[in-house]
Amino acid sequence: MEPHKETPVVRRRARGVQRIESILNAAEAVFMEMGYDEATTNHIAARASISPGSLYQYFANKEEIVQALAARYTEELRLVYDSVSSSEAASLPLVDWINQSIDGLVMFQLAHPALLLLFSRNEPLLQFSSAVQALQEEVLTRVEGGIQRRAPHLSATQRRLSATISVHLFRSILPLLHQSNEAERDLLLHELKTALYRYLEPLLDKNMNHISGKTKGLSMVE
Amino acid sequence: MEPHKETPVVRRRARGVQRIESILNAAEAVFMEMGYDEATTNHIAARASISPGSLYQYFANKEEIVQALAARYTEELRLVYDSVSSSEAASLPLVDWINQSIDGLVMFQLAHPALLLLFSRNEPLLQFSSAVQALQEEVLTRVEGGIQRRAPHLSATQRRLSATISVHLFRSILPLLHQSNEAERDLLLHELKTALYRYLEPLLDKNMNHISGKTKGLSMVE
DNA sequence: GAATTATACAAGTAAAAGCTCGCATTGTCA
DNA sequence: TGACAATGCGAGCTTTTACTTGTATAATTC
Repeated sequence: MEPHKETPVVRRRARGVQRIESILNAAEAVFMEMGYDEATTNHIAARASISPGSLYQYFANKEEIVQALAARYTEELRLVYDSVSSSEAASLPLVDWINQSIDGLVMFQLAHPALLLLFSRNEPLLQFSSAVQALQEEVLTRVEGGIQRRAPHLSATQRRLSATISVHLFRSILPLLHQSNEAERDLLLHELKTALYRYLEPLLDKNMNHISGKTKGLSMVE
Repeated sequence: MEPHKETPVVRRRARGVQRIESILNAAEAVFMEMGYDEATTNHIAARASISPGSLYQYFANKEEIVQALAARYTEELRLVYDSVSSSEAASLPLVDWINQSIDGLVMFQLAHPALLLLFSRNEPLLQFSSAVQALQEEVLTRVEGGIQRRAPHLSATQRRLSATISVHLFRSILPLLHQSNEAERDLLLHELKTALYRYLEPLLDKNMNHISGKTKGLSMVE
């Protein structure tokens, strides 16, 4: 993956590649300690035990660091996604699908607290950086796929809507996980799974026949 | 009791009170245009058509402006809260309670886009400012109260858990509303209400669920 | 070995943004 | 009216921070 710019091609040496990794690690640590805005490039450089000048040899600006970090996350998260949308996962009952997906994603999140920052940076009128946007879109698409496999009769609109609600519900709980001890975390996660199940279950094919009885008064908005 | 010099009592004049309001209005506008970090105090002052110096006569720093804004929101939101947790609302069927609450809160949010900013500023390890924290806590408590009325058998833990999930689900959808047109908004809101209903309905004490408004003197609670 | 390129540094720059200061004006009260 | 407090201003101070620059060293290629 070389930068395709008209500027001189930089042929990284082993040390350079290593440096990039260590900068990203430092950035991850500093971001999750101080947040994106408070994290200065000098802080990141210091954490990586290099000079500011060295940092700027590998990244043109602060934004590029976030981009690279998001790209790295995207790559690592693909493993989790694959387990969620694999052919085996596709045939799992909804309960188990939810269970495995949430557990996998939560484990990843707990291991990479800075991921939350990238996800939840929503400055109005300021569009997300492209890599982060791609990350968000990918999660949504995967969930949509899982829903489609289990409820193929749904319209594309409804599918996307359901995936959107599900993803946002999940994401909204993430910040709480970091402020909780293990017991509270387990409670929260169980409740999150319950909410997701109750929301998604009525969408499933086999249940389409009797949901009207269960949710009869639900024509709340037309 | 001798008067202390170190506590400068400022007796605001009518003009001053007006200025404070106009500064808050300006801050609200600027915040929702550029986000909290990009919004400079000079921007806010300019928007309010006053000098930076004048701004700093009323607010010691940028943070205090946010505090005051949050306080103002808290006050205005209390009206919405009251309609949600009033005695009439308490006897409403769950569907209608959800409907009214969401509609009320969403209407407020759409009228005050900057509220979202205060809500969703989650810098890790950096605790929210006290006024914003109070705002969040108040919403949670009101929802908790509504749940308790409808499901008095729930444990305090479960009640708080359910309220937490509900509030976070609601909040996670708010940012989407501002990027949507009216049709998409309606779809989203309907879906949000559906999710909330499906999640909360199983918690209900079924006896209370079918109370039809006019039953007076029948109190199974308290 | 020579030329070239990548790596490394740290002092330094420029601009931005929060905030201050001195001073002038307006309003209030005795 | 005179004293005092509140209001108002805007140039500019201070600090911060993203980023640069000049130079020196290590690695790769010929």
